[in-house]
Amino acid sequence: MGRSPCCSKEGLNRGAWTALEDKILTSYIKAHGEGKWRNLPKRAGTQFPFIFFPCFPLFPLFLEHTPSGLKRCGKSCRLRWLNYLRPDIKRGNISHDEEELIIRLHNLLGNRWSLIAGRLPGRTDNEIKNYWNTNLGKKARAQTQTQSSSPDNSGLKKISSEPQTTEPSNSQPTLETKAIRTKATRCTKLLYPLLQRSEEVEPNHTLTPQDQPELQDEWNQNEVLDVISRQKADFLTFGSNDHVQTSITGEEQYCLQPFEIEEMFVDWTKNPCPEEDNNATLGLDSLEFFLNDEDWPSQEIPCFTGNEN
DNA sequence: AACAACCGCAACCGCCATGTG
DNA sequence: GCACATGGCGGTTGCGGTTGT
Repeated sequence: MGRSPCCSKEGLNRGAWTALEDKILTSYIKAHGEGKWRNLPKRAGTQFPFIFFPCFPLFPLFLEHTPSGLKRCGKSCRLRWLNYLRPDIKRGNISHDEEELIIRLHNLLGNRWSLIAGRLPGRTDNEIKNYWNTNLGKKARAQTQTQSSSPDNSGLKKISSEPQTTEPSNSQPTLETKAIRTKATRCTKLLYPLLQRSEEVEPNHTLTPQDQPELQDEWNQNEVLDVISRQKADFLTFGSNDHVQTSITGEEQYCLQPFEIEEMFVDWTKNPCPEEDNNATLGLDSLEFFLNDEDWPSQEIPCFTGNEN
């Protein structure tokens, strides 16, 4: 038995929204708040005349689009509100800084547009997705092509699961380059966020949630990813519970930020090998593409699996 | 001027995760 | 534990505007 559709499509308007529909939806949400999208169209339409025409509530009946209920699917209403009508939305004119941040976050997160949008106030996931598809995606592809044709190609996109057959061309350490894979869980859950000011805590002191329970919710996943994407963190530390801690020193704050990770690459030419107990401290320069599925080799490779159950 | 090709973006669709009874 | 409702997300579509021929 299949799922029932989100709503019946019969008799509903489709395509571009009219100004009147926008008004109905906006005024309803301003009066009643967001949510309950499924029932919103019916309720919004029936209240419309009293909102806009308190002295002559039957006037809208003479309009071309008689609002006997907002004739839109609830999902469509939600999308229209979130992507277009919300008052705090910025539209167009994506700045150079925003563009750079999008590129960095996309390297880090892949096509997780809502996560990326969460780091750009006033921008919607749809706008960023469109912007990427029409502008940045082309740039990124062109850049990748020029990089792949360049002999000086450093970075994890080069990491190969094939055995290395050539000798290192210089006197760099000859640790074998390999990728590691943590136990794969989606990177959507924060284990126990902690935040400390530098004057309040010794650097490298490992905090526990019990140390400062009132600060547990101060940071969220997006902020952690932002810190990493801007390379503000000094290093990451593998813990023994399938999470990574970022430590940020310098500037005015120091924090430990454990969070779950999905999977990552590590270039071991730039890092010490993990201890047997699966603890390792990693330089950020080796983690540029972690969480990016596209860079994950298709072939089976030696994996570091974090904490096995 | 007319048409085709291209482009940007709003909107739609289907799937998945989560909440609820 | 199950079924269903709902919200959220990312991929895709198609319309309307712009540019090229």
